[in-house]
Amino acid sequence: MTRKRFDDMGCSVACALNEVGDWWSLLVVKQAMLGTRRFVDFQHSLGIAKNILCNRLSRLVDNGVMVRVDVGEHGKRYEYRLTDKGRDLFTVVTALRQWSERWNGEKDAMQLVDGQSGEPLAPVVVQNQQGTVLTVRDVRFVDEEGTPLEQAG
Amino acid sequence: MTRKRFDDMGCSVACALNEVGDWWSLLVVKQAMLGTRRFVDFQHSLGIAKNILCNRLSRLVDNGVMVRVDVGEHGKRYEYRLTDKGRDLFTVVTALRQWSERWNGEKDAMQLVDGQSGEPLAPVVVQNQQGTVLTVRDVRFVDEEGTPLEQAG
DNA sequence: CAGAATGGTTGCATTAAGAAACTAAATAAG
DNA sequence: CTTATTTAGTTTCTTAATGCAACCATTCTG
Repeated sequence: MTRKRFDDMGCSVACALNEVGDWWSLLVVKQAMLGTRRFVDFQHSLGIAKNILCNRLSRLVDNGVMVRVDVGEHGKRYEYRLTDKGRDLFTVVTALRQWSERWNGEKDAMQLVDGQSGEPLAPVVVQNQQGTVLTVRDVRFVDEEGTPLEQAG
Repeated sequence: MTRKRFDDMGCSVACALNEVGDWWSLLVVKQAMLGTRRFVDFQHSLGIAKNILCNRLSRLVDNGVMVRVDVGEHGKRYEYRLTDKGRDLFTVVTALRQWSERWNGEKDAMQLVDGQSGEPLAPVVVQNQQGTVLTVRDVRFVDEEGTPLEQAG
């Protein structure tokens, strides 16, 4: 009676959620994007229990989202760093952050700005090849032959 | 010893995950974007237990992501539909889908295309106001006064 | 009226999460 | 060299979440 597996549902979204779909994983990734690298720093900044953090970091490493680097420095022996795959979650985390700010208000003292200009970022959007912004009503879901499925509501 | 609450951490991402950060919620939303509206259809297409589906739908309705509509038709009495807030998760779901396809390969028989042209969508990206694509290394995290925090790795 | 479909609820077993205590290795202080 | 401290865990115990199956009340279908 183990938890349902999402990686064999024939769905990319389910497959993604199988890796980072729990309560903590994306928060760990977000914190890593803020620059956090060490175990204790994740623990204190997130307020996560040590055994859970341990488990989440192991899973993220197993899934190639983070790497565990041995640094023989001071009392800190390991660092957890994002891989390219992990850094590529920036879009997901940013979309999630903006969604929350739009619908739940600004709960965050922190703001994300362009490193060059210092200006706020543009909203993350779905676009077609020409750069036109698309909503869920503007897209079709088709199978490999191009046959359309039912439409969104 | 209840589950940690994420809505009072002073973090927008945590706040978002408090609403849709469990294993099932985003999959229900994704399925709704595919056109699924009825309880049994969610149940069969996702392979989710009825009590869990019941709980997730209630939570999504409570959080304003979906609405429960009474339709006195055939044996189907209710429909669950996305609200504007729910439809706005399209960006998140699409980013997650594309991330999974990039790093885990195409596990999905289904494809997302522009409803007009039938072409595949552009990758979801983070941009600045001018439309320049930004990675996590190109942004800064600042507090309300504009003071920068540590940088990402 | 009988049976099926819909949208649930309840009970039980298993797994995950959270808090606190404990451990082991490396470092720092004295 | 010895002791304390920091780091990165593991273990134990309690509570919450998940999954399965059975059950239930309406509403349709035959």
